[in-house]
Amino acid sequence: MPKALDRRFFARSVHAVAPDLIGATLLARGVGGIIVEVEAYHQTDPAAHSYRGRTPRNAVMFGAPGHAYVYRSYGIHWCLNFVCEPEGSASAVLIRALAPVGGIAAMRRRRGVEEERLLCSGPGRLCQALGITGDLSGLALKPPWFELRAPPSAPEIVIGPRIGISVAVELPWRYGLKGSRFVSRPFGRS
DNA sequence: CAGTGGATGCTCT
DNA sequence: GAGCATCCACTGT
Repeated sequence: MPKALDRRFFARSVHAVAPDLIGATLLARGVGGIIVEVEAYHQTDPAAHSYRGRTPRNAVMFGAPGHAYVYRSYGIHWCLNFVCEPEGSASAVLIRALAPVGGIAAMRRRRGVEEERLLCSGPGRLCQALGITGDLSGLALKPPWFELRAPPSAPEIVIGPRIGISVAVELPWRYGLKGSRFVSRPFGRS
């Protein structure tokens, strides 16, 4: 696999990129942490926003890999995805949880909670903690908006079904860092 | 703990 | 008008 988290890293199958993101560090303007939970969404997958074709909302998914796709969830929250695969394949990885590392004071201020455990454990929470909104959708996953660092070593990965969807619920396309207390919900026994 | 329901706004049919 | 890739508060054990 490509070592640097550059455009070539993202121009692969979501099923290759998703597990490779576990253990990587994500920072948004200096605030962020270690990615401990993600989910893969493929264009042929009924749960993917791009499944029914291109619309104004999902247009970024149809663009170049290595860019952020940010959408509003339930009218309240924002969710961050990384666009993957060759351009036009409209597939992405949803970033679901981080272990906080940098800018924890800013996270606490934005989230309005003290407990470190609750700062970035969930797709809506981590966007609030990192100050990510729809304004960042379509931007490249590189400075000055984002910084990504590869994991220092290959972490142990756990796999399970995705969360919060009503179709394709059986597909095991959720990936987590084994033993992390920062995942949004527990994985099954491993 | 588990389960339920409300908030809230936008997208697509 | 329906349905969300969510979170939080509140209920009842």
